[in-house]
Amino acid sequence: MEDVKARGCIRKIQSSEEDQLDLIRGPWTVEEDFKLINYIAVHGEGRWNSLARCAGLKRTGKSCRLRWLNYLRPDIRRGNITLEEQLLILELHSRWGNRWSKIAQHLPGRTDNEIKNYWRTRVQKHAKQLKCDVNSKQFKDTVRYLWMPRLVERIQAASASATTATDTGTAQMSLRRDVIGNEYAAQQVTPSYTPENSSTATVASSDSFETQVSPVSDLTNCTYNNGFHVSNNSNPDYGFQGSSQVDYSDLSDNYYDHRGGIGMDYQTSNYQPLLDGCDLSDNLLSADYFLFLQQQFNFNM
DNA sequence: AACGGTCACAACCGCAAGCAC
DNA sequence: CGTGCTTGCGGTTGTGACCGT
Repeated sequence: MEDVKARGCIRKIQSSEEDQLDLIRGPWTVEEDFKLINYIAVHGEGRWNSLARCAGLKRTGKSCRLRWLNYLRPDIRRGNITLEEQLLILELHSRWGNRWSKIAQHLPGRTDNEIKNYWRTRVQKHAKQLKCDVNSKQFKDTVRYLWMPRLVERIQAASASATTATDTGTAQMSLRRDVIGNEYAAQQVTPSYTPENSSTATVASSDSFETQVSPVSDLTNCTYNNGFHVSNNSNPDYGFQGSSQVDYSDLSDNYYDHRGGIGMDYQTSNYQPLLDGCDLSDNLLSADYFLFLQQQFNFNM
C-alpha cells in the first residue's frame, strides 16, 4: 500500500519535474558523463529514470541508459571493426537479420548500435553500389560467396603475417575521428583497445581500392584461390545491374585477386548444414568454416 | 580557401514486451 | 484485468569530420 503511495508520489514528482526541468537533449557533455559514471559506480545501473533524477542529470532515463550502454561502459571496445568481426557480423546477420542486439552479444565490447551503424554505412553502401537490395538473394549470395571467403583469406593472411612478425606492437590503434581532440574520450579508448584483442587492426582499416567485379554469371561457377569453389548458385538470372566497378574498400580488398593461396580448403562438398535447428538455406558456412569461426572467436552458437 | 557531398557515429524516437501494482 | 512504468530493440536523424572539386 505504501508502495502504491510512493509510486503515485514519484509519478507526481516525475511529471512536475519533467515540466520544470526542460530536459536536455543532444550531445552529452564531459560533466554529464562524469555524473553518470560516478553515480553508476556507486549505485549500479538500472532504474534509469530514477537514476537520471538522483544523479542530477537533466536527461531522460532512456538517454542515460543509451549513453551508458553505447559509450561509457568500461568494456566498450573502440576502434575499427576488425576482419574477424566483419566476418562474424556478415554471418550472424545472414542468420538473424537485423537482430542487432543478438548479434552484438557475440561481439564482445561491441554495441548493437555500433554494429547497426556498421551495417548501414558499409554493407548497405555496397549493396547500393551493386544496385541491388540488401535483402535480395543476389546481394546475400555476393556476401556468401565473395565477401566472406575473401574475409577468411585476409584473416588467414593477417594471422600468418602476424606469426612471422616479431613486433607485435605494429597493431595500430585507430581512434574514432570524433575522439580526436577529446582528451577524456581518448583516455577511455586506449585501455580497452590493445594489440591482443585486435590483432588484425592494421588490415581492418579502410584500404581504399577499386575492384573489377566480374559479371555475376561468373559467380555461379568460380574457384577462389583458397579453394573455395562456388558452383551451387541456383539462380541463372543472377546478375549485377549497371556498373561493374565496385568499391569494396574496407570489406575486403583485392576482392577478385586470384593470386597466391592461403591453403584453405573450402570445397563445395563441404558445404553442409552448419548449425542445429537452422534453416538450411540460411547456413552460409561449411564445417571447416565453422571451425575457423570457432577458433577465431571461441564462438559458441 | 570555399563549398558541397559523403561518411561515421552518437543520439533520439516509437513501439512492444515484461513487470509490479 | 487494467494501468503505468521500465527496459530493450530497431529504425531514423542530426552533426561533425573528412574529402574531392
